[in-house]
Amino acid sequence: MSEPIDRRTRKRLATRQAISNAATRLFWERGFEAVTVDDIAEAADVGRMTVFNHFPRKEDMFFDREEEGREVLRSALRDGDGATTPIEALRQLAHRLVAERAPYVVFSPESQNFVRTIEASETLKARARAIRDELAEVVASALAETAGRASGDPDARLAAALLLAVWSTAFAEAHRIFRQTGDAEDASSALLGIVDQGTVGVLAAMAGTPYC
Amino acid sequence: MSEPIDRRTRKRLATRQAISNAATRLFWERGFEAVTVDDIAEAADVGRMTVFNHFPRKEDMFFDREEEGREVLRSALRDGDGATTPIEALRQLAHRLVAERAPYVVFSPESQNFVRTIEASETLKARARAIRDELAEVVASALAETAGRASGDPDARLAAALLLAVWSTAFAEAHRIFRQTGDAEDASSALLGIVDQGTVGVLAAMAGTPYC
DNA sequence: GACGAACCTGTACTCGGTATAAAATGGGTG
DNA sequence: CACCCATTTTATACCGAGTACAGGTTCGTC
Repeated sequence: MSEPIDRRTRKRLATRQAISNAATRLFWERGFEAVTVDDIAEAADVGRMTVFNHFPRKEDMFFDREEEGREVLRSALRDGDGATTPIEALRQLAHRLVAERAPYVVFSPESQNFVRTIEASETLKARARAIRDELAEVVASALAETAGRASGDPDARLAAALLLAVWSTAFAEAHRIFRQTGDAEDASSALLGIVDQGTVGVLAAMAGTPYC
Repeated sequence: MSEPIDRRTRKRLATRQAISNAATRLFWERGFEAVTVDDIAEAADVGRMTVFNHFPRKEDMFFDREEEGREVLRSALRDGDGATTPIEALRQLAHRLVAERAPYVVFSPESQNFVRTIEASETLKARARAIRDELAEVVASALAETAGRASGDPDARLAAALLLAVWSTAFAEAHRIFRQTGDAEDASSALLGIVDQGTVGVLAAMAGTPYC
């Protein structure tokens, strides 16, 4: 939103961007494990320590934009119109994201390479699992808050865990289909089909709670 | 089952056991991260390379017995009597494990320390998440097989992901309760309550498939 | 007893990540 | 401009997990 005013932050962000760009390019070319932090530092023309200044872990250069995903989920639950349940709101969010061809739910050669790079690296798979758990925590908190329950509410935790399991299965299956058929439409409809199917289950599990 | 006959395997297993014992003791005393592989090697009175011969990763000394968990799930699904659905069989398995006070579902100071050690280490949490996904894969395969479907069946994958989400939430919540109240009965009943509640949802999601 | 395989071990290396302190850089003030 | 202070960058040195490799020991077998 607000343009960075002083030159200091501008330079800092430029350095960060240079590192991110170099890392992305190298990961794309050689895969994650075959690139060392020294390679990235040299490609970005900065010192090794500077890399770790901006990205505490090597994986953070790959999974930038985590915060965006968190915010999408939070706002979808926060801006519910009150007429629909939060679980239904998340189902509709999935449909909206696919309709808008949002990143992460779009199927293209680039997304395919993204997924393949993750699957080729234990480190990246581990980080992806951790992010999934973090998102479940975000959803659980948001659910509990909108329902006026305490933040550690077990029902909210169960609903969130089920929802993330559904989404993650849907993404995986959709990418599997895209890899085999190359048809983005098939992949999208498979994704939404699994989300819808799973949502039915989540609603059933939450019967009698404020979440459905 | 079969006694190790030759001296060679006996010695190999003894070495492995010595390493495992030393590691377990040190992890218990200092936590996972504060113990180095050199510490373990010295405590077990073996060379450093010998440790890596028996346990490729440091985490493998902590999470021994993975295969047991896999086998419990497999046999519960394999030995279904045909009268109950596989999902119901897994629900009953949870009740049976709690009734039998099986390891991993028993609540005691030891299990509490086990969980606390995991939660204090990012490495162990990452491995725990990976194991959860491996178990989901095992359940998905077993489900598809008993239903006579192809091994990559999306319905089976969704059911397995939901089931593991339920179990993992149930374990976490039960341990949370046990930590607060110290009452193993409370924890056990919370665990089974969440499993039962979640199973309702999984069955609803699987309506119309061979899995319910 | 001799041979070959399996096991144990030391050395040396790579790589991710941390600690620390020193240099460079930019903003603000007199 | 000169000065000072905070931020950023950087080099050096270090730690610990994991790998490659090669020499040495122990055991089963012929």
